[in-house]
Amino acid sequence: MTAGPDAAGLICPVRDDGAPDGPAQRVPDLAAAVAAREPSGDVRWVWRSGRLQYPRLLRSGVGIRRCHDVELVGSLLRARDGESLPSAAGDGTTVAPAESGAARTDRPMLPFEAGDSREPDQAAELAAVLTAHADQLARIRADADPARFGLLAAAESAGALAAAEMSAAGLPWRADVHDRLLTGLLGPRPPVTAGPALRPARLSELAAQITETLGAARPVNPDSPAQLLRALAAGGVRVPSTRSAVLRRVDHPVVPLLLEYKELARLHAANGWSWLDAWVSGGRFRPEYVPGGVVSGRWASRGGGALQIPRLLRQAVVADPGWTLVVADAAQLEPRILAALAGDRPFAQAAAAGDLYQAVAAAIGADRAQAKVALLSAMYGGTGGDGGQSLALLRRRFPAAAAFVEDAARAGEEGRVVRSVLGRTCPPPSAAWRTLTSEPGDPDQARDPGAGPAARARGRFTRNFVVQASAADWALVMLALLRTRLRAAQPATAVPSPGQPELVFFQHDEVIVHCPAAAATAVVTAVEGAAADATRLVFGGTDVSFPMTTAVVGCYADAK
DNA sequence: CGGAGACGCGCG
DNA sequence: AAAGCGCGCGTCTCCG
Repeated sequence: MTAGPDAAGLICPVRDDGAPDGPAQRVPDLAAAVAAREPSGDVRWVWRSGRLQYPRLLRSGVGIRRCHDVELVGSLLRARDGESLPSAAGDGTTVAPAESGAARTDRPMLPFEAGDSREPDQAAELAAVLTAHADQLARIRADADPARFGLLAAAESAGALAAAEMSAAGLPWRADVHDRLLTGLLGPRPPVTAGPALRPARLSELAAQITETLGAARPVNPDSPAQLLRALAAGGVRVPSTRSAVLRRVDHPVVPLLLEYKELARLHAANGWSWLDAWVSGGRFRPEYVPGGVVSGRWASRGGGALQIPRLLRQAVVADPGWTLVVADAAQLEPRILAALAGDRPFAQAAAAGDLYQAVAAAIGADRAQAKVALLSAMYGGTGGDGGQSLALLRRRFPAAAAFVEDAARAGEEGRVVRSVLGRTCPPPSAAWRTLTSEPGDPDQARDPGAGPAARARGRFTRNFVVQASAADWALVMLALLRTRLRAAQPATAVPSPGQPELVFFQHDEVIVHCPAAAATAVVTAVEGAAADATRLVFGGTDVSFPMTTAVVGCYADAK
């Protein structure tokens, strides 16, 4: 389907191989046409971008069950096939664009991205979507593991639907609770002025005490790291930076004042009253999610910092009267993912049930905290300090798991790409990285001193990528399956369906469903079913279990 | 004046 | 205790 500037649109039936199955049809009311077709049979809508196109359907009260998102799937395929991305993240350097036909078929659609007011040529857009879709289906079929890559494409597309639906639903947010919290910690809200926000009373008080304690002649602005660093040095406190972690190790009366200031200033700047004004309305926080926004497949968000809500503010997330929140997170997801990925039998045994860190601790003869640190070091490439010894034990007891991440690290250091379990591919190294790490042609010439650190940095990235991206695969499949389970009992198109459970939040390995209190048990069952199905689809017959920790609560803060 | 980058810190 | 990975975003600061 394609949408025009008004309510009208174009629809064309498509066969399983992507070929048109009849002429395109102009419909005067696209939402109505979608709503009419959705209940009849197993419809999968093909469109350019759910992120851009679905919100409008939702505003018309129409939801869909399945889609193929040409932009998201195109991005997966381009990464797989080593083609440059149109808007590469990071340093902007990409490999040379591959001059394949597939890349060109994507190009005609770009003008519609501009969102300009010209009447778009809908027929041309529809043709471009059809061509790109058929091409993508062929490329998925040609994958070394078409079932897994097809699952990834389906989950990525479904994720875009879930994201738009969650934005539309919003996370229940009690502005009054949030405001009381701010007032209690910072003092009353300062008057709103045209200029920069005024400092609340408690922050002014702390700033004055900091200036006084340091014996500074002029007021110190703790928001300025440079100024603060100078004032600390003048007061006899020599630190490399003004980070909280650094300050915490210093014994000086100014430290507790600074730590409190930093914490409160952060709350005020990031999630204070102006955040409340900008992002919360009608009792809901409505962030915009960006599916596929992170190279690992995790979602990003735009505006409102949806994926960085401080734990303190979970108090403001309260279910509506008579409703409840089902908060579910995948316990110790990443180490379990590693266990399943590596097919490490002893490690899989440790991850078969219960507390993975405790089981690993028993296996290597360490305590739980040491086991956790050692595992995180293995996945992130940390050198470990104290964890070094536990890390060595880990290698001995779980050689397959250790080899798996070390192979990934070596691939990264050598400039190769790595893939997630479902086939999401990490970006290739930048041209700058290749130049930096290449061996000089002249053997007498010294290698760039930055070459080693750069290679190791990329090794840490690829080492982590295989785990983080595979965890994102699993979580995305779980989310898509949960969405389907929650919708199964509902009318096919009414969105929102009054009185029905709604997904309202997704944060990497955690979901929140807002539902009538009476539905909570069924939702918990749906969550567990979705996790079990995701495990089977993504990993087949693994021994590793992926337990969900679920809490049925009135307030998010009570979930853990 | 706006843009870019460093810094710092919230989340997983 | 922090680090090793991935992000978004606010403030400060410098630069053109």
